Amino acid sequence: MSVNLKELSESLGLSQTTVSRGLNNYSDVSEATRKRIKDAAKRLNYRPNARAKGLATGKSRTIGHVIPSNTQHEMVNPIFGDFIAGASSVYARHGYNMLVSRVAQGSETEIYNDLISSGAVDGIVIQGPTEKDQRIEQLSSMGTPFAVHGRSSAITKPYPWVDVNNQRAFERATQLLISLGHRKIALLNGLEHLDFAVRRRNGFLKALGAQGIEADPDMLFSEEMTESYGYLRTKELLDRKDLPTAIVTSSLITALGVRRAIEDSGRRMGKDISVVTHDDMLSYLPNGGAEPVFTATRSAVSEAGERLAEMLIAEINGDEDQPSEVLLEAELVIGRSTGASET
Amino acid sequence: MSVNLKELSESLGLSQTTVSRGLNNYSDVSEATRKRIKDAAKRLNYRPNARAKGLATGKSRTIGHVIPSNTQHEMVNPIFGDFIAGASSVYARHGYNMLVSRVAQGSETEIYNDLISSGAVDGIVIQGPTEKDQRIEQLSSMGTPFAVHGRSSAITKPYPWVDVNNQRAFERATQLLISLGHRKIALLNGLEHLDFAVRRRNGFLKALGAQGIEADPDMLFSEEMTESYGYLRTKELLDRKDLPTAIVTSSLITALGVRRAIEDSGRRMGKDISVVTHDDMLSYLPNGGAEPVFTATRSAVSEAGERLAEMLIAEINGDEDQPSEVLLEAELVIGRSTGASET
DNA sequence: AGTGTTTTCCAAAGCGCTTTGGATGCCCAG
DNA sequence: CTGGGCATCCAAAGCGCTTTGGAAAACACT
Repeated sequence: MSVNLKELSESLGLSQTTVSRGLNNYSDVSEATRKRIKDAAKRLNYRPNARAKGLATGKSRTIGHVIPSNTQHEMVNPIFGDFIAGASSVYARHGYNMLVSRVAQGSETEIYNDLISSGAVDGIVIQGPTEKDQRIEQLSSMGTPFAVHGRSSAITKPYPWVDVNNQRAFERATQLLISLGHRKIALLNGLEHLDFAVRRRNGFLKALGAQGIEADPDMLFSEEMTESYGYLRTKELLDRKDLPTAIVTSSLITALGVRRAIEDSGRRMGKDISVVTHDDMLSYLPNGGAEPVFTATRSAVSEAGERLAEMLIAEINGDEDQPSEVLLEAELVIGRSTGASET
Repeated sequence: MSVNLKELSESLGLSQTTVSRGLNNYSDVSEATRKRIKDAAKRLNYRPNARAKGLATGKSRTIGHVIPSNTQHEMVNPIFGDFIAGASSVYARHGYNMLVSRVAQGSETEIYNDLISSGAVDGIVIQGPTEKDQRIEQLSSMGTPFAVHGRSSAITKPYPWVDVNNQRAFERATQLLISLGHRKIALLNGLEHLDFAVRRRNGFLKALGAQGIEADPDMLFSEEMTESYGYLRTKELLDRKDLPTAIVTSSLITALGVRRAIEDSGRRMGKDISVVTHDDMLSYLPNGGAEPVFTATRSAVSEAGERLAEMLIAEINGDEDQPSEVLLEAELVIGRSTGASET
């Protein structure tokens, strides 16, 4: 089926050394024999054994991802798939593999230690950092290459990350609503132990504060970003005597629930109630076209995955001149879900 | 930071052999020294090098998944995350890792060959099989352990799989609509080069045929299961003079689009137009409660992931008595999206 | 012809584990 | 006292690759 180096070299009448160096493009093997070697390798379907290669080189050419799973609801973040897909295509291009683990919340320390000490991975991607994420400090101190999708506000030492400018995005989104005359604006945020949610909230509050508008604490929510979250909270909001005229939400999935509740109540989104959502540009939830359904702060999570992968690989290879902090700006696209406040 | 076997054995004054056998619970090391060994291993943070271990044993304790990605739209199947999460928790329990690759459609052969010949994985999971999926034949002939999420109708030789009874599910869904008086029923199916979509369609047509109802070919669609697919097709359907009174759709995400179009048109879902959808029970799209929003054929994709992982691991370990074919039945749950036909 | 350089190749060691095939010591039956 | 059986340990080989440190041949220049 497939041969190993020994067999390959024997069939060529060459030493394993020469064959190995030939395949790895060392200069001390002549072009003629290199060609012979590569031809034979292809013909005999030679695939170097990854484990043996790894043992010899000390590298695994594998990046570890740990699935951020909220054990409370067994939730899988819907952005996971697109993020992974983005990262994965970069890995493939560079000849890296991706190792995915899932672990109960709390025993993360254990698994990072495992993955690294056992040499299973050359680097690690951290997703869903909290405000003061211990994993970042842990990996820093271990000296392992890693990169974070998002940031951890309370950590001052520099570390490599790729993030969306969440604060600015939500500030702009809120500014837009204010400029349309909205004053009572609700926020359906993600879980605020996660750093990105805190930043979004800060942006939201900053925009309100700048106009001297006081945020109503009863209109600020922080939950897992499901569709039903959007629905239930909106439904409840709309039942109030003092209801909001606009809603800002953290995910398109939640926004779908918001929309559902608005229409259930007989109101029209974009007329009676305005909605701005963040849009991660998930492949199965397109919100595009000339006039998107939702006005949104838009930033592709797959791009974040790509950038992060590039960054981490550069770090592993010791490329010093690569940037180690990337802040992506979300664009604010106007759709049909926003309109002037009628009050 | 962490020691290797040699250092560990030296610090104990024992041979590597004994330490290794002690850690792996061989009977030829006394209980007393076994305890000494394990204590020391913990104290010194010994982590066996995965690559070296793999080289010696010939196993990698890793399962390969290949992301099913439609390069046409760079689509990532939304069920991917939950499926992976289900499988991953089983892997963790058995000490396996999961290797995820993404590859351009067409070069799958290449990557399977690579993953297996290089010894990177002990087994492989195939997702999104087509009607006659070459990958199944390829892996069968290579003698590598593998399991399929779904089935490939045109392949007659037995192979291990976990699937939902898609035909039966859609047959029952359609029967329900018929029994409610619906006769003009549209089907928004997934891409029909995928086997599951074919089965769903067959179930749909079978139910209609059993009642002597002729399916209108203009009401059968087959596309990538996005939200906008549901929206656009439904919108178009509702603009017809001869519009359907019910819609069956393949994904909750698509169903959200269907709902949006129905309400955009001023109609009410469950009253003017009935909808039944398949529900993979994605964690971020709950459709539950006492009275779910959507009437649905429900089957958790995360469970499929778990079952598949169990099956594959059993296969790798040579457990002959494990079932190698699992057919999950979807339950039909009644929600608020269906009602009697008014015509 | 002799010396120094290049070019091209290779034997052997080593990566960190497991496993084979004993070796050693001890106990008990004959 | 002797030999067999058992429990416990270990030296060394091997997994399939890379890399070190030459060696041999070819070539260039005095």
